[in-house]
Amino acid sequence: MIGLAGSIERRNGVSLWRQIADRILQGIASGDFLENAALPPEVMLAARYGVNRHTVRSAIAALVQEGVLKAEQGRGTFVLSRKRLSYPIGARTRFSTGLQGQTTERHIALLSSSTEPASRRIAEALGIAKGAAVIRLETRGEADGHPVSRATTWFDAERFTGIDSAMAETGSITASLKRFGINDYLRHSTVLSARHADADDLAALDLQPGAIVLVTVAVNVTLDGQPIQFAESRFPAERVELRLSAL
Amino acid sequence: MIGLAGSIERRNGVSLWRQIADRILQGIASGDFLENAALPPEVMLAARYGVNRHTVRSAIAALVQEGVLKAEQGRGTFVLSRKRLSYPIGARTRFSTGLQGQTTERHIALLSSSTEPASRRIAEALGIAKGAAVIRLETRGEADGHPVSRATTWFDAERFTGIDSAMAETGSITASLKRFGINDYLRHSTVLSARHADADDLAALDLQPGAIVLVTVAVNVTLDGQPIQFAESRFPAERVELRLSAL
DNA sequence: TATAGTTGTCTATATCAATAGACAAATTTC
DNA sequence: GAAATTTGTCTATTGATATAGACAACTATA
Repeated sequence: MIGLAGSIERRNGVSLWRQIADRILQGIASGDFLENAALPPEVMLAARYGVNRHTVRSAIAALVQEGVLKAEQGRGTFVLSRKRLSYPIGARTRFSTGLQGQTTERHIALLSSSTEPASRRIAEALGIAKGAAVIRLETRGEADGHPVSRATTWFDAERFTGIDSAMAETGSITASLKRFGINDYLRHSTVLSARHADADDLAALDLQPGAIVLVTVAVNVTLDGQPIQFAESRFPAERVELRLSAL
Repeated sequence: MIGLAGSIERRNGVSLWRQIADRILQGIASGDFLENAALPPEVMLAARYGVNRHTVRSAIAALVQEGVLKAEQGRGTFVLSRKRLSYPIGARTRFSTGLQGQTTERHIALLSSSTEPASRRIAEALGIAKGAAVIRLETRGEADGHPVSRATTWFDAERFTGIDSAMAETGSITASLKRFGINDYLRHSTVLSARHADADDLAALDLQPGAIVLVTVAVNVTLDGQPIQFAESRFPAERVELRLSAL
């Protein structure tokens, strides 16, 4: 975003056209290339990045395919408007309230649910015995019809029997938890990382292969500190940034 | 980390061997492949990922080059131990204190410094006039001799004249700010994103091309709310995770 | 010591990625 | 209408990527 653009690296397993496509995306994100304006001509981009014009064309073709750019013969190549959502993370983060003002419609879609024995990691996070039954929800957050998050969530199956159908009905974790007498809860811990999206995320988030996802692993607790929810969420880095607020 | 592994994607600009190398790295991070133990044999990995054995060998060769794996003819390929640092982010995050217990030695190296006019973004963050002089520091955080962060930091040049030499001497932002009468400060805001490392980050962080960096953009303020520092930090996602604490 | 299992090396072939040059087609500007 | 600018298409060449098969070299173990 800030700072000098690096140069292109060769024979590292990532093709030049993909690297240049990423650079153009960066340029758009950083305001280097303005939305709704023309990109510099292909010949100029080729000179700037030190590659052949055809290589630049491959990069542009990929971005046209992704819906980021639009090329018009004789006129130029234009940046379509697409802004990044700023997703707040804090002690009282809620999916729908956090995106107010940035979107007009948002909800969480339940993709699938299942009951399974708790792994060691999940058991520790939820404070239950390893192997105890937990409910796993696979969900997708959507804002204005576009996917903005993909999460896997675990609940203690004993305490939250039926939370899967509650989620399917309400489209909201907060509303579902209310049915179990939980009117307020806090985010206890969050660990953040990033990686390339796997095939599942690619499909669910409508991403192109090679896309990056931000990953948060969080534990939510009741006001008196009882863990109720363990979740791993994936956010497409090209469409979402995480804004850390009071945790 | 959690969830089913996705399948390999073809002709997306990222070579198969690079994708498989990334998958193996993920497998190590998630505990799928244990440290100090043998990886499954090449033929088995090839079957699992649906590619030729030679392609798996290319991926392994790259990871051997990166120091992640060690191959021994006739015996197998072994995972070398290398754990991810967990870097805390919160209101009082300090580089050295945050990593206590995980490392024995850490400091910040000053790579370069310069004075430049403030861009609009930096001016707004620091509460000064656009174009006013700011000091830019390029630094690298090191723990046990390995680079763990790469940051670009801006200070108001008028108020913090000489902070570059202070940084070079002390190797610490906290200690440098003390010389300007600032004994305590808070992290006011943090915005988080992720992207591929650029050439500069690759070199400074000793990464292989295609690596992912976590990016934080933060503003630090004095106790009475005056902004003093604007910083963009990059963390290698393969070696560092960010643990969000009280902000 | 013989055998099975594993990594290392070699040859061969097909496809993808990148460069190079030339010219066509569409748009804007003079 | 002519010229300049820009994207689109075509041919050709080179090197990297991926697959396939065979066999050598080394290790562990029965």
